[in-house]
Amino acid sequence: MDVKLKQQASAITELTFDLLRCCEAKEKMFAKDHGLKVAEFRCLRIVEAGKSYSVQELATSMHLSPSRLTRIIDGLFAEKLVDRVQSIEDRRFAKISLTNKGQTLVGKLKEEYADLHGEMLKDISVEDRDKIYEGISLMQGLVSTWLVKNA
Amino acid sequence: MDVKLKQQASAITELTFDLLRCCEAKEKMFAKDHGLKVAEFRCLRIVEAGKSYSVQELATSMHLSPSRLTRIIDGLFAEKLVDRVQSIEDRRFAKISLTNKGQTLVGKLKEEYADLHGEMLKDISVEDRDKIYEGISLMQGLVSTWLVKNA
DNA sequence: GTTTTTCTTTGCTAAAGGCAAAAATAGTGG
DNA sequence: CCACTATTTTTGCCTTTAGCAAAGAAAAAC
Repeated sequence: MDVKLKQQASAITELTFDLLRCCEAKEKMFAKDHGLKVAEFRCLRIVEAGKSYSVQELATSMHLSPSRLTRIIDGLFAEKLVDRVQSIEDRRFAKISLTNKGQTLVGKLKEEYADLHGEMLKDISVEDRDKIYEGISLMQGLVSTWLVKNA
Repeated sequence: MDVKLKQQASAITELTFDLLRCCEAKEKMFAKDHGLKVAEFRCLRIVEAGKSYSVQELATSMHLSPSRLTRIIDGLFAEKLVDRVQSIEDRRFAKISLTNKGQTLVGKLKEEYADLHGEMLKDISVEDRDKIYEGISLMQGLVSTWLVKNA
């Protein structure tokens, strides 16, 4: 039993837990301020302009079930933010892509969400920002890998 | 406009977003494996053995509404994991504390949740673990402060 | 001693999310 | 070509998560 590992794991567990709560609150506020449901914001956040996605792709990258995605897309479609067309090659597939309205909104969303983080980061040093990047990057990689193995 | 800041903010925004999704999936799996609802796990995770808490305290530290907490506590109470007694000094207050059964469970939960993170962290260097700690710690502080200011 | 304030709970509603079955399409073996 | 299987999405139904507003209950203030 590696004592040092146990200590570090405990500390990181605790911190990650707190960070999660805070970031969820942050996302909720941001989505609400932009008239979106949290799930809609999360979905829009990952679709890139010009690309098209299947329901499954979106479900996988959001860690949600396909049925849940259908509903989220229903909402975005109703607001004319995304298009949903049957794939011609394989008509079982849906091709979800941003409408012009959607592209405009997503552009604004990404810009402003980054600005929000810029606001948080502006008073610390470039080095500390790099430390944040590096730390979170490492952690993200680990959790992501762990999930693939244990899902 | 600080270009470097904008770049860093963008990168951190993206990473944090991904980390969040992964950690949520991780929490959900862990809670399920232990026969708990996610909200219950999150609540148990923050109550310490021997201490007692008001509904408000718990709501605040979980970033949830008091009414939501009442329901979560209802569930934990039904499973005899927490006690709920009226405060004698001020009978408006509830005093929520862990039962013996609750203490045992929480002990096990914290242990195993830390172990899960230990599992993820075991193959990287002590230095990288420190980088994770430092990065997440910095970020958590920033988001937390930002929330207080903007809530 | 009534009014105001504070803390918790209750009723109601919305949002988030999954499972299982259905619908639609594609592929495959005879 | 036809039946059967596999894949993708959707639908119906249910649970979980969450907040708001009003009600209850107790303390504090006037």
